[in-house]
Amino acid sequence: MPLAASAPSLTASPLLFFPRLVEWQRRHGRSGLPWQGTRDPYRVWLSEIMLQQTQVTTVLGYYSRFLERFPDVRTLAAAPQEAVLALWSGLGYYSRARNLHRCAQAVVEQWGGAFPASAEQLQTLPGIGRSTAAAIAAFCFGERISILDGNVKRVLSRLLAFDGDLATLAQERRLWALAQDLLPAAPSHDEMVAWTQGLMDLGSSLCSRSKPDCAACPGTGLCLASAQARTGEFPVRTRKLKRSTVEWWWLLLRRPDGAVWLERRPAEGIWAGLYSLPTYGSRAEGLAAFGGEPALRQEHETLRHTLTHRDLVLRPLELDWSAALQEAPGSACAAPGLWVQHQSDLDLGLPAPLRSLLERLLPA
DNA sequence: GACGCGTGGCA
DNA sequence: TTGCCAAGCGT
Repeated sequence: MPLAASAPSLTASPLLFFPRLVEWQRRHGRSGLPWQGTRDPYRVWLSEIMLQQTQVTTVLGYYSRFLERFPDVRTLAAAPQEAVLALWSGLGYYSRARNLHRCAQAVVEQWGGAFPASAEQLQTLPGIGRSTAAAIAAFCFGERISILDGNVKRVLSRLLAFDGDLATLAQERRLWALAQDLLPAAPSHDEMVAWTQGLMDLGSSLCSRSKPDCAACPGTGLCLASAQARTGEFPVRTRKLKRSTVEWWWLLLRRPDGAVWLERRPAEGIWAGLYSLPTYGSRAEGLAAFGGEPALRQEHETLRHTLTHRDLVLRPLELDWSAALQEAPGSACAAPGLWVQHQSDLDLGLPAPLRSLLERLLPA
């Protein structure tokens, strides 16, 4: 490598990173993932949405099943939202699934069933933000445009010793502009694919958060943070997560045949649109809704479930449901719902802890 | 601009 | 245990 490793310049040297990373990706990057090796915008889009804030190993279990059920954008657009949520169940961030569904309908109705071919147009669609639009445009259309996800923020902030606070939008925009500046004037489609994939591959392997392997990195000699032994200082991000605890009482209404009543959650908030158990903020409130203490059959073990910003304490109360009272609890809950009797009835959008609970309680 | 939104992995 | 983070977006 004819490279001056001693005094990397802020202006010229970073441009050498592009060919280095492209070459590294082709030799050492990930290949063979189910969504790689295609330029079909539908498949790339689906993978990008699933991979938002979600690790590759988690997505692997969902992607193929989803494609099998919804092989193209028209099939997805024509499906009921519930069917989409059912296949998304357990993947989290369910607004992604709702927006995915809306996006498919927009592609069919506004674009004749073909995804638009530029990042600018892609970004107008529901659930497709700046980074996802760039990823689809780069992978599928070879557009000269940069992504900026968590991996890229780490890689580039180290490469450039960028010390702006990425908790602020202004600094994020600065880094985005720098990312765009790293691109050559006229990259080929194949180069844009390798570069985009390479940024993510590098960030998820060598350029890891805690122990980056700088010796093996294609940025050796270019990376300012590495040269200054300051990789631990980047990226800078001051935002702190504050998490609060919420206590929910879950009612397990049991029919004599063992079936359990589920109701659909509201369209906004936690687990929006998913099926769950009737939920109350206190024990007394929950019991009062369905016959009080006499109906109480069992207090189940308390469950704890952590969301991004909430620690949920879930207290399931099992109540006898007397069919003599009403045909379905829905009228009492003022919510649409259904009875589930067997594990095979759980082909529904369910929160992860509830699926786990029901799989223990219901017979196969 | 800051916060709400799931789940699982890891140090 | 606890906190942080992962192919972010919408509001």
